[in-house]
Amino acid sequence: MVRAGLTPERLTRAGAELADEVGFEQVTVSELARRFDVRVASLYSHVRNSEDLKTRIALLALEELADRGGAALAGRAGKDALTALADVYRDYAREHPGRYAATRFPLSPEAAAGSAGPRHAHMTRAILRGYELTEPDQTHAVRLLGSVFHGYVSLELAGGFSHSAPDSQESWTRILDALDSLLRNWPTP
Amino acid sequence: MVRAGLTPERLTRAGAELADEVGFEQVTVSELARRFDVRVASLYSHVRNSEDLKTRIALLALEELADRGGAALAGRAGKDALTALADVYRDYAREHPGRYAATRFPLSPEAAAGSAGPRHAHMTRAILRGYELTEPDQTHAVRLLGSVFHGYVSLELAGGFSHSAPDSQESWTRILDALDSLLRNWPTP
DNA sequence: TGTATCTCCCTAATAGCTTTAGGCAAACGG
DNA sequence: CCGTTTGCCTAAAGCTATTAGGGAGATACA
Repeated sequence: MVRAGLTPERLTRAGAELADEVGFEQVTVSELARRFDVRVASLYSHVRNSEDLKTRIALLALEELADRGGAALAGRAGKDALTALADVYRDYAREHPGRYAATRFPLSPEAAAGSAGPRHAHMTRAILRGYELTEPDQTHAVRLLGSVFHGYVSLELAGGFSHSAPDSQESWTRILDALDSLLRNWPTP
Repeated sequence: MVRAGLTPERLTRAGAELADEVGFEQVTVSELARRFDVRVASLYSHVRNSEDLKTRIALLALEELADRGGAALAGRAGKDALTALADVYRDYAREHPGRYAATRFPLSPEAAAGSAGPRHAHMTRAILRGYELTEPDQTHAVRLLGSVFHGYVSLELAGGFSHSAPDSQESWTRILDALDSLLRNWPTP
């Protein structure tokens, strides 16, 4: 019998593709086995269990997203950097909804430590170098940006902004204008 | 044999409590049957299927949240209204994480039409009456507020802001200050 | 090249959740 | 008081997850 050539990496990549097709929640060890034309039990030599598989997909997505962010940020500053990183998140979520959903998968502390999570926080903070914010306002602003990026993208993905004017791209652009303005005029109590 | 007194309403309420205890994703027809000390099949006379149950929980949560929002908004305007509604969302999510998660459950168009969803949109728009925004900026602002509320709350719930200074309450307050300032000084291109 | 080992995928089995079909007895209406 | 309706039950099939243990291809080494 011909061996299927299963590896954790191949399973993870196929799992990510499956997530984009059917949704991250619907990623199943059984379906993955079906795609490799292999019995379900065979996957358990390469992946600890279903949670382990999902964790690996999440780590993959976080890396991909951080890589895109890093590339987009190179050589940019200020509003240019802000919109570049924001677009990276939004575009990634639209291109890879399952992978994007995977980035919200709750990671164990160990998995989180080895993830690209810190790179994401670092990138958002890097954007703020183009604005004159000092601690603790810088941290507040990091949290605001994270909230807007994630919030907007997830509402848009859920269909919240379709079927109504103005179109989503328009709102996105104007919201980024507004955030830039806010960061340049951050209020002090 | 004593009848258990199952009704769609009781199942929905119990389902909502279950969601808050174990997470919305973990709400299961089986567990619900166990809690009513009844066989699983019995639930299927009162609820069409698992999706129907989750939809009912989502509708319940949306109603509760809209009720709280309406009560909080009564007699308030401007920044006062903004923080009141924002706190309603955040507090509800912290008190009832499972129910809050349920509000993100994708509803069928019919279910969505009969839901409290429109009330939520209406409330956010009502807040903006205290600021001088005209269309389409008002819609952009509605979307921004929705994104921040949902984004912040869901990142906070996922543990994103714990274990690091400044504490989350502090950021929340300052972010609402910043949003108020932004709405009073909304940039025009 | 032959053989021993190791690796990979398999069969088999258990257990939980979902959903449908059909039955019996309690509750209710006249 | 009896017939009908209603509510919960048993039974069964299908899907997913996970573990235990086996056989055969690939590899290493003589």
